[in-house]
Amino acid sequence: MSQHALANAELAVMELLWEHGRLTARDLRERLYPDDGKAQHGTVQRLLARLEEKAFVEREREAGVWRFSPRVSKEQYASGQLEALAERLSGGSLAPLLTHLVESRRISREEIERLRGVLDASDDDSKDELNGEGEERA
Amino acid sequence: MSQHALANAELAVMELLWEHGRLTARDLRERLYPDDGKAQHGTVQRLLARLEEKAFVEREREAGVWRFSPRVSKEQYASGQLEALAERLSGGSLAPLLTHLVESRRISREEIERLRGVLDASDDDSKDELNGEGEERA
DNA sequence: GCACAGCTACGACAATCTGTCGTACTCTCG
DNA sequence: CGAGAGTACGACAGATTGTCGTAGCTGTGC
Repeated sequence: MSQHALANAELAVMELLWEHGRLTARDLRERLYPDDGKAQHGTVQRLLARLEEKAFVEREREAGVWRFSPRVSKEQYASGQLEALAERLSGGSLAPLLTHLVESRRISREEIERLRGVLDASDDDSKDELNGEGEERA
Repeated sequence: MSQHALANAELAVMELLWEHGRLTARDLRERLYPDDGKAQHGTVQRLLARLEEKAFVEREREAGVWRFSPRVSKEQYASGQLEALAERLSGGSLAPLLTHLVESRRISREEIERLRGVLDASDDDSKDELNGEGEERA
């Protein structure tokens, strides 16, 4: 079952972290709640704390402030969710999920070509040997 | 965003409905809670009512009892969830979700072939023209 | 070495959602 | 009509989420 699913506000934080790499709680607050200057400190703090509990982010002390960064890449999260979905609905196989989409033409020709490309990429075994992305476990 | 995600107990009911087609609340209760004979009537009833609210099942009166059947096929639900996931995480495109899985080799060669098959099936445009599955919208 | 501003931890909440019951009302059949 | 099965629905407890408020800690500038 891979991993927890993230709730909206949590995902919003992760999106920012995925995009910028390392941010402080303050950076996050300013981007998440541009207007409201008063509260929300606590909210972001809480969100971050829970994300850390779930092992989605890690923090390091820097210049007297915590700086947070993703511990799980967007790709890892996305695939994890995809796996979880397959697990939950079709015994772990992805094919059934895709089948209906393709048959009912809810998926464009371009997307199909794109997917084919992804699949074909797995043929040249030479690649991603050096993929330094780190471990993939959830 | 396609459709609601189903919670565990709800999904369990749907699985049964997908497998057997049309069942009464009693059938469901007997399969879902084989032991406990006393309560649970209400539970199943509630589950069914909520599933109906969400338009996942429909009921028809038969021999003085309601008989429930799926209004959304397992395939529709699965694809819907897949679409929702893509929507949420990669602007609607599936390729990114799959990419990491393939690159990190978390997906078997067999599965890849299976997926390729699904994709290829979309090439002969003759098929599924008469796909009477009905509308797909959430 | 101190005070103040900013940062952090954490308890508390309200709103939802889920799974569960209990109960009271309504059929259907004999 | 009466009994028993079936049904609707209000009520709950437990979780999860998103929000704050507050009290405590830290680091900097004077």
